[in-house]
Amino acid sequence: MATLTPKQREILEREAKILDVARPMVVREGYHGLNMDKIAEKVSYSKGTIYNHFSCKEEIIIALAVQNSAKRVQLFQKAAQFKGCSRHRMIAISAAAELFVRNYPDFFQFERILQLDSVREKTSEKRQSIIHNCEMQCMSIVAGVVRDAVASEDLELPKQFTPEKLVFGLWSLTSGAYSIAAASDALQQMGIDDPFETVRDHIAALLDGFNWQPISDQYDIDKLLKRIQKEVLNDE
Amino acid sequence: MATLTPKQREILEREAKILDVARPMVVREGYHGLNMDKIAEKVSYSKGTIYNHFSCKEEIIIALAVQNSAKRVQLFQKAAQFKGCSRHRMIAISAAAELFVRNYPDFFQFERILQLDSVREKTSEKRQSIIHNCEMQCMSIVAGVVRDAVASEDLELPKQFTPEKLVFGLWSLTSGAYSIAAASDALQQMGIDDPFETVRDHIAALLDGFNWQPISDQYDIDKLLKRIQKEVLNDE
DNA sequence: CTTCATTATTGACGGAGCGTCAAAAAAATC
DNA sequence: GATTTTTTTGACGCTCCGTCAATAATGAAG
Repeated sequence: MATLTPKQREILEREAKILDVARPMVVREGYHGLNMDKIAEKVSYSKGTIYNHFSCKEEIIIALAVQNSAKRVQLFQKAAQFKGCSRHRMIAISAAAELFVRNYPDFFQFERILQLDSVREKTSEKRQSIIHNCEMQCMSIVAGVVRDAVASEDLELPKQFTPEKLVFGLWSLTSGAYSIAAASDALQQMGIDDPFETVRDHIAALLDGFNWQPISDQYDIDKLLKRIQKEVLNDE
Repeated sequence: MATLTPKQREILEREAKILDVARPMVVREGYHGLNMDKIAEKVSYSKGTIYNHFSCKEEIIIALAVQNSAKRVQLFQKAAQFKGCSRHRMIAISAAAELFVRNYPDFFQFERILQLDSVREKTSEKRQSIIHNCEMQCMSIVAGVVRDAVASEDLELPKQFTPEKLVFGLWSLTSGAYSIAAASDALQQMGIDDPFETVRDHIAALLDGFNWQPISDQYDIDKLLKRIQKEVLNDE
């Protein structure tokens, strides 16, 4: 169980190689650019062998998404360990989310493709649940910080308003913004040259709206972000 | 120019018929479920005739989106005419946006498909710009209300923060939320049974965060929404 | 080392579905 | 009624997915 036979090694390496070849195809040419015959040609194995690894084209796309999905959890976990008050930890997680979008833009392209029912339908439950679990882990890290904030009385949520609802709002805001930013042309036209900065401002406003202490004018956001960068996200 | 020949009438009617047949195919079976041969069979015209109307499959999808895109502008325009303070007009527009999502969920499915570069690439500039213009009109209606708010001193934006940036935030929040809600399964799991209500709460929080007067605890949201419903959105 | 069984690889093939285009039909013009 | 123009048709070519019988490689046993 411990070590692998040469054959097993070869299979693992080949799987990685297939994905390495497929990734730029999808990134550069989108869903229709991913071509099973071309992959087979590029990795110098037959099409049948590719199908031994992935049951269909769509399965390759979700496998590419899986490759990145754990990274976000890892970044969120590190960010949540930031030493500071609850709000500052929340900011740290936002910074992690921004970093993830900047460093792994491919992931969101894969996700957009997988949003189509007719694509996702063809993918395996197994990989679907890996991605789903990563997402849920991220959400629950954020929810944890929100609960800490409530516990420490930095934040008082309205009646009936659960921490999960706040997470949903933050998640919507950021994912919506990054999705619009990717489509892009509209933003230029509106004079928004740094969407990331604007998202940060909106997160601050949203948290202020819930009166999550300390309010945004009570700390120096630039200094805070530098500290976050240095203390929990330095090696990215 | 004024009236149409019988032939021209027939062509227009046929175009509508094609879209009528295509719509449920896309809605029910997604991008892959749209099949040119099936359409031809269902409308009882040959495939070649379909291609006289639409240069490709993707063009049909964008035409379906175009069918709905003007409706949102219309709803936004009506909502912006709500008699009240700037913040209440903003709420009216949010209500219009919510109504649009509820009544025209298809539109967002088409939009998700068209977000894929490999799909949008194949569509005509003409239809792309129709949709783009509608979106821009909506944005500028919202921006107008924001500017009114600034002019009437209900709202003071931070330095460097343009009305367009606020629009971007609201747009991100709502489109992100509705997109997540459509994917759905995650929300149930988080105990969010009414995403629309949660979005409303977040919009309120965001506007509060910018200190847009009157703050949310200074008015009765339920009464306000009823008035909006009655006065500008009644016939929907 | 040889034989046999098991597993892995191959690529020709079937089939689905998009988009085309030469021929046929219909409409318009003279 | 003849001729030109426009419209319609559906068989066809093409691309690309996914399969599977045949072949090759690997491993086990004698």
